[in-house]
Amino acid sequence: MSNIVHKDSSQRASVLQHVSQNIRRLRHAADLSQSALAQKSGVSRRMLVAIEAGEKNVSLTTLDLIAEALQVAFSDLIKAPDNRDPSRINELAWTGVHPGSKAVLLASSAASREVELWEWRLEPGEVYPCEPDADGWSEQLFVFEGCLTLDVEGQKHLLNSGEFFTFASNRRYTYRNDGEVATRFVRNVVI
Amino acid sequence: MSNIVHKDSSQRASVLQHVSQNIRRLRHAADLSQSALAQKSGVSRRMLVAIEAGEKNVSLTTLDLIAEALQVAFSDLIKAPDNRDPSRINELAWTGVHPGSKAVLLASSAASREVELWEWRLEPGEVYPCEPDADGWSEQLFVFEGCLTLDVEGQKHLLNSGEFFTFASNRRYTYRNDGEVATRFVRNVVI
DNA sequence: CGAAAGTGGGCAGTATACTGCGCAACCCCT
DNA sequence: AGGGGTTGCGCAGTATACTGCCCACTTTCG
Repeated sequence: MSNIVHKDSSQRASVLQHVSQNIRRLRHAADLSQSALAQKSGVSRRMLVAIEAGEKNVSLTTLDLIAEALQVAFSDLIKAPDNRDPSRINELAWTGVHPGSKAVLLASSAASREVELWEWRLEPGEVYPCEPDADGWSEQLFVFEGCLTLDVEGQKHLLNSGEFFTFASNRRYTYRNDGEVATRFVRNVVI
Repeated sequence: MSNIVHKDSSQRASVLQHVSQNIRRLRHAADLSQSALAQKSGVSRRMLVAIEAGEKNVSLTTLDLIAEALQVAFSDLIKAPDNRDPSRINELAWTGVHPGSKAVLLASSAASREVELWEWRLEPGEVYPCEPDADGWSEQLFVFEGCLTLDVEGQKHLLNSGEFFTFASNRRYTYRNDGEVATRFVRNVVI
């Protein structure tokens, strides 16, 4: 008689809950049949059926084969469907009793690892060229003094005091102060 | 004789490359021995050894058990290890050719889910009392105009323009403008 | 010097992930 | 009717994830 305690498959990890739906959804989005995905990924169709039915505890390599065949990131297969409300952005979340008192949500990111808050100051004429970050990184800028010229791969964005901008930083970009007074801004680096 | 084609375990998915390092790093960060993590997670120590050695193709449930025991998000286990330097805080990361041009890293958080960037403005006399957030949430404040009085469970912090503060927001706290001009600040909400 | 804690790995046994095959059910065509 | 595409599932077989138990090695501590 065995005294091995086995995991209860009836209470699967929440991660698994989403995998089956994600794969099916992405497979349909790629306009692939189970057979086609099986051939493309190297995973047997029989296994795909089981996975989409939520019957099997997939391994990382198998899931990664599927991710590659679907041409999506691994994390896309395991993450919960995004139910955040994007409409809150730029909402006037709060106003105080004194007119002028307010709180505004500028940006909201689904971050996975890290947030960095930076204070920057650029004297007139100053230029700072940035190398591209790795995929997944993004930046949120808020200018509170002067004027910032942001150049993302040739695309220029002029940010005046009080203005805000967010962009994916896996491209070559440049900060520049074309104004005549110092530019000061807050820089949020996020992944 | 079998005609089954098996996956070549020598060219593991890139996802697997990081799992072992991540688990080991996070286990040490949680100050847990292999035995302790084994007991806490329900995964055998023998398996943890194999995983940390990169010898096994982990299943999702097993990985999720480990993630729960380490109290981190599942995706944290499969992402590329973080090679950023935590000692960079408050370092003058960059100075430009014009004196005064500078970039300073104010804060860096290991975030697991979400970041929100807020712009706030408080007129003189304005008060905003906040309910405690759930455990794990923290805030980063940067005042760029006026003066902010932050009260965290009776502990008061006076933040002048250009000053910065970070705190865990799972306690009762209050924003107040005790000055005579409007207070404006950026608020980073992070988990 | 020993004791205790942490780690790495061999080994046998069990559960299961994964495979190919074959069949049934259901479309949508002509 | 009948053929081609898609899907769900039962079955047998193989590979392997995962287990518990063992021992060996190292480090730390008294």
